[in-house]
Parts: sequence; C-alpha cells; structure tokens
Amino acid sequence: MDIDKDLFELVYAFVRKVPPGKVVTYGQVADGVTGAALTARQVGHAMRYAPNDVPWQRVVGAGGRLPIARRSPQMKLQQRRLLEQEGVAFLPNTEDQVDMSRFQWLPDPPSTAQGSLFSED
DNA sequence: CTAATGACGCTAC
DNA sequence: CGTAGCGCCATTA
Repeated sequence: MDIDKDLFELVYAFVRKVPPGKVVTYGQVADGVTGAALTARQVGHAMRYAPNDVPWQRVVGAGGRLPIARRSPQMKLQQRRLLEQEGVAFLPNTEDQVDMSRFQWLPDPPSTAQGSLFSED
C-alpha cells in the first residue's frame, strides 16, 4: 500500500503535530487540515492506513468517544492505555470516552491565550 | 463499471 | 441511552 495521496499526508502531518497529552477529533482534523476539503470519513480512513510514525491514538471521535472501540475492543484498550500514559484522562464511569473539556487540543488558538474554550476549572 | 464496507458525524425516533 | 437512517468519500470485492 503506497501512500501517494497528498490528502492522507495532510492528515498525517496534522496528527503528527498534535502534542502529547492532547487529543483531537476526526471532525476537527477534517476541518483543521487546510488545502483540502476533508471529511471525517476520510480522516478515519487516513488513520486506518496511517504509518507507524503517526500518533493515531491522539485522534478520537466526536465528543471524545473512541469509535474504534466497537470495531476492535482490544485496540480500544491500546488507545486508552497510550493516552493515559501521555496524561490524558477519561471521563468517570466510562471506558471509551476522553475528557475533552481538558484534553482537546486547540490548533492555532486565538490571542485569547489559554483558549480554554471548554475551560471550567 | 457497480455494490458493499468502513478508525465518522449528525439527526431522528 | 439505545438503534436506524442518511451523507460523506476511499478502498475493496
């Protein structure tokens, strides 16, 4: 499988620049990638074919859920484990939902700084 | 070429 | 909170 598609490269580049301890949603990536009108579906596929140098674990579904949990329960544990290892915490009473309120990565935040759009602390 | 599937998202029921 | 349907697009059969 050769990745000749620049679209995927754009997605990989975006995911690669996601800092540890932070997560992004598929829709956010699709909307964040410039130069290409990507959809969440394309991002999902890009992740599926993502090389090993792409932190796919930092990409979660809308609302911080792990859609892959339904596909591969084992992979779900893998992702959760990796995220927790980076400092990302999950919501209580849940097994596959990330605490977006504190760990969602805000690419190119406004001058507002600390742009905690979801900050509630 | 068409049909079915899938690491998605949203709305409807 | 659950399932179902539709839209989206790339890959596979």
